[in-house]
Amino acid sequence: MERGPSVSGRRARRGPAPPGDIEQAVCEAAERLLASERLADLSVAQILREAHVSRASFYFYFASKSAVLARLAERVIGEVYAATQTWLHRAEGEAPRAALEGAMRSALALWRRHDAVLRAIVETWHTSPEIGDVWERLIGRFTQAAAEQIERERAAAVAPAEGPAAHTLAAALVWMTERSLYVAISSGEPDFADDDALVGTLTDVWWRAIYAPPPASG
Amino acid sequence: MERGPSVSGRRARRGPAPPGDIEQAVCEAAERLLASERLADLSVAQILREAHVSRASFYFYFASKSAVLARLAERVIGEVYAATQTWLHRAEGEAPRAALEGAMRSALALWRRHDAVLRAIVETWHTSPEIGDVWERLIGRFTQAAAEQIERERAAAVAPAEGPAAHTLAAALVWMTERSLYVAISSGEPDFADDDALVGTLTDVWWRAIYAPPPASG
DNA sequence: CGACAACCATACACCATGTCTGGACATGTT
DNA sequence: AACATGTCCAGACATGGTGTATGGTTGTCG
Repeated sequence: MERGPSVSGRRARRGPAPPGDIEQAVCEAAERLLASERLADLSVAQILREAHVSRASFYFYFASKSAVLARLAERVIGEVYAATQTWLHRAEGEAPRAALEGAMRSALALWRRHDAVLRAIVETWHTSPEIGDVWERLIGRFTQAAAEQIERERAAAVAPAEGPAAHTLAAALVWMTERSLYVAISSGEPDFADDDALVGTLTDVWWRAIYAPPPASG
Repeated sequence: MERGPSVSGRRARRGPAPPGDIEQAVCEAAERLLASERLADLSVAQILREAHVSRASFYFYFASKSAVLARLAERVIGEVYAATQTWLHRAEGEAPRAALEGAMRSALALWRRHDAVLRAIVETWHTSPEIGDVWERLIGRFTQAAAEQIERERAAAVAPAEGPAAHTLAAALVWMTERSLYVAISSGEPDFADDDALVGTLTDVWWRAIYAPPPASG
């Protein structure tokens, strides 16, 4: 609070060198660098050099390196939030499996598009409450959306009513998806080398976990 | 390589203060500290103080802070490896679900017992190849064991033959379990507050993913 | 006793973080 | 034009952590 330019009125006048915003330049530089380097291996000096911004200016707008990631995260989150709106809401005549597959495929595409930022978040959210909050809210949002969808399907008797609590089940599935995408895209896990195999497997697990009648034995 | 005391003959004579091994003291101190602090927030100096070991001695035996975790990890891994032997090998007359539930419950207990070390590994394996290797080998081991079990069950027609490749399916399920245990025990995820709900949910997902006949629609 | 091995205390060079100072340059006002 | 103000830069600085190097101390063994 109380840092940065006055909230209203933005900033009218500025120095000679950069025509754009400092914040913008820093964010873009950081995202560029994150594509090839981990946040932990990244120094503030590197960002400064890449963004052509002075140390003083940087610390005027950002409290620390992880504040940059937090800002970066919020921008991505906006787009991802939009995705949760329609994520699991299957259309009237759509087959459950097709809806799930679409969701998984779009999640994969989303992760690939924002790989740098998402990777950095996943690798560091446990170190800073600032980033941790962002990530947990996002995961919570997906979980909530999934839980509601599960309950809808159960209420409509499209999915069997037996099974674990919808919210807990949703959480496990969401975390599975998060981890699998991270491991497949951001880390180099060979088990998930093939996009179709990854999407197909995730879809299948979601599908069976939600829609399968419990197998025979107890 | 080429560091530490001569491999054979161990160390016969030693200084005055610590009666035990330096390595041992460091490992124990580190594990103690990891119970209440993240590895990243831990300084070498703190470990030194806790272990009553000098800086020079520390760097004689360990290349860095993460080398300590690697050593700590290897010790835990030994015990965990043993667990994979019988992990999913269900006994003759045992119900599949009971076998899975036993596996999940023992995994939970194992994680809880070694929470400090496992948490540190999960939070840092992406930063150091040393630790990354350990973790990926371990996850790979669980995945392999699960894949073999899935294939056994499919061959015996206890599980339906349809579905994703056994190894990919196993990987997704193992990562789900890893992440859920981490989040439930090491982080403070409220969704998994209840042990029984966690075990029950994980068991159910594994169970349906492996044994459920595919639901009706395509 | 003297060589040697394990250990300690300490000091050091290095690097990264976050703070602080002084000055440059634009704008808005008088 | 002169001046105050706001935004920015360059660079110095204090702090704290890492990993290395040095010299000294204490024990064991020949």
